[in-house]
Amino acid sequence: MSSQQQEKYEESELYRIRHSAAHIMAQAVMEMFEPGEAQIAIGPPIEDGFYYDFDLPRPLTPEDLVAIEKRMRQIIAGQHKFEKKAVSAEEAKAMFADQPYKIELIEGLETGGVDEYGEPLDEKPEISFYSHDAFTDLCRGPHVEHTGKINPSAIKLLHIAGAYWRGDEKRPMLQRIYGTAWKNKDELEAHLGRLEEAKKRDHRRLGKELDLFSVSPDVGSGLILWHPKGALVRHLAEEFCKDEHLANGYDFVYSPHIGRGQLWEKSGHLKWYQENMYSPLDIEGNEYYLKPMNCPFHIEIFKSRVRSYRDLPMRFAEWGTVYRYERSGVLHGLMRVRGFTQDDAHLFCREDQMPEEIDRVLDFCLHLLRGFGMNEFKAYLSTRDPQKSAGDTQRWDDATEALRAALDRVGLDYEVDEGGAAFYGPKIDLKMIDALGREWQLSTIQFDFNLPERFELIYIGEDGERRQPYMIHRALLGSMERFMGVLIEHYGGAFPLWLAPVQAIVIPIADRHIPYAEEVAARMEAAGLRVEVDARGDRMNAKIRDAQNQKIPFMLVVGDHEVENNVVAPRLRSEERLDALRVEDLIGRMQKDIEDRM
RNA sequence: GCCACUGUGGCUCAAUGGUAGAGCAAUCGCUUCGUAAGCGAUGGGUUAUGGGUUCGAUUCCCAUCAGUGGCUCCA
Repeated sequence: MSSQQQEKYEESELYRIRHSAAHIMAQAVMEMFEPGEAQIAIGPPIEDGFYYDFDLPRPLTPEDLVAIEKRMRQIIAGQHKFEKKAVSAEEAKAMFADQPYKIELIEGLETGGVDEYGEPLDEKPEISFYSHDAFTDLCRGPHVEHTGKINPSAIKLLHIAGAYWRGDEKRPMLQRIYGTAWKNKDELEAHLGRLEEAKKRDHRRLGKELDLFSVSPDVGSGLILWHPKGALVRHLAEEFCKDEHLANGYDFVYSPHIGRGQLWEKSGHLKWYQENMYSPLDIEGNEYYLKPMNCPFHIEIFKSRVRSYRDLPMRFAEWGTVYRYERSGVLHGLMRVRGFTQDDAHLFCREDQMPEEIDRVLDFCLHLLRGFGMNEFKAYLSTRDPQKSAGDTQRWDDATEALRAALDRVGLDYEVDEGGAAFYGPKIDLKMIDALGREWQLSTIQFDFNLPERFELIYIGEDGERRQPYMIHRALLGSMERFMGVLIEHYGGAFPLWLAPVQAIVIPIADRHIPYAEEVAARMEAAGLRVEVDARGDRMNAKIRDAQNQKIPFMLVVGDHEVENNVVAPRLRSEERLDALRVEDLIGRMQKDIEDRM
């Protein structure tokens, strides 16, 4: 890796280009309105581009975007110098007297010790302006030397979105324009090409094209219908995981979809989580709630008899389907839904078992994800917030230490979210990146110091004393819905052989080859493979095209030559063509790949 | 939930203030073909839903529902 690539983004030329492009865009937008009509908020560079937030007298339209972009190019052509000027807070406020958002930012810098994003600053920063042409912004820089340093054919405004001032939903909704800027036209086009490619991997699109799942407005938003092929992939994924759970010391349990109000009262969900729960059902005068989590049920199983220290650790696992109210605007394909199935488990263990239990579960988690070819995830450790934490501080510290040690031992890079834990315990989260670059949390391993207290969980120790077990809540794939969404995008719909809903399709060249094709398929099916025959009257070329688009791993062409020699001519979806093979040899090869989960 | 945009046959999309058209898919027929689309015919839409404006709405307006991009949220 060259030093160029290791350069910090904040210090790079691209960063200055994008930051400057944001200022130029702000100038273009301000010029569209009378003085005093439009307010500017903040406009930083971001990954691959920049944005700027405005408070404007009317909504922007896509046509405005075109006009703004055009004006930006004119400003660029003017080669206006970016000039910095350090000022006092008083001067700054006088300068931005008609810009309330800027005044708030200046006051934050001056007194509150927070930067433009509301992040705390160590020391009082210098207040400075950057000016170019007729536009001046409160800004710490850096910028390019002059506007002409920006390549006018390497910028593009992408879309308009709403954004709350300072990210606070109680404050005004501003209009944000997102743009992208690069060093030259080729880089811009490469970036736009990557966005196009990413769209092709979008699980919502592939879900339709490969006939995996759908949602129906009549069923409801955020409620997934799994079609046969999608259900098969999910089944295979679950089967693998369930077998691994059994092999790794888990016991499966089942619990119902609803539970009485008093259960959720006791667990605290009605107090802390009610806004995510659906209204209760009335059953003979009793209130029942759809479960948003499985924990209380697993706890009841633990509590169903007296547990001895000899019984621990206990690991109750369940593919538990939960329902949570999510605000309509956050729903997203399979990634964010209202009904989903967690690969949930609750671990109950003794104090002396706890560190090993954490090691085991993290290893197991990585084992499962890697079983699906996933090796790149972001890990987060969330620690105690002293302001809001339930349970014993010593236990918190021990638990956090165990999590940290486990992460260090497996050598995962992780980010520590100080004080980011929920009130009931520290946790590790693993997140994956989707096709569009968004992060989605899959795995979570979290301690719970609250529920054991509320449900008075105990086991009898070696000394005959009643002790409280450690309780660890964990979901490794997270939810099957989200996991499938990530999995589809990870493979771009081209599932490995062991997961492919159709593993091979036999393509007869002419109708007279159909009986042989059927025979080949039957022999393969007898060996446990998932095979179809394309007996349509279309030409072979059309059948191959369809099979390619369906991303079927093996296409087996059979014509006169194959019938005569009792072989098949395999084509892989990589477009590689194999030499003609006897069916038995092909079966052997495929079975080996399946066993190796290729 | 908030801001903006979108909603036309299964899919992708076109068109218009005078009740809609293409390609793919489907069905049928012809073709029987050697590694990414053979040819032809046929059927299929009360233009998301409910109101309003208008002589007339799918087109304009409002509401609702759903989706998309963001923001907020995300035990």
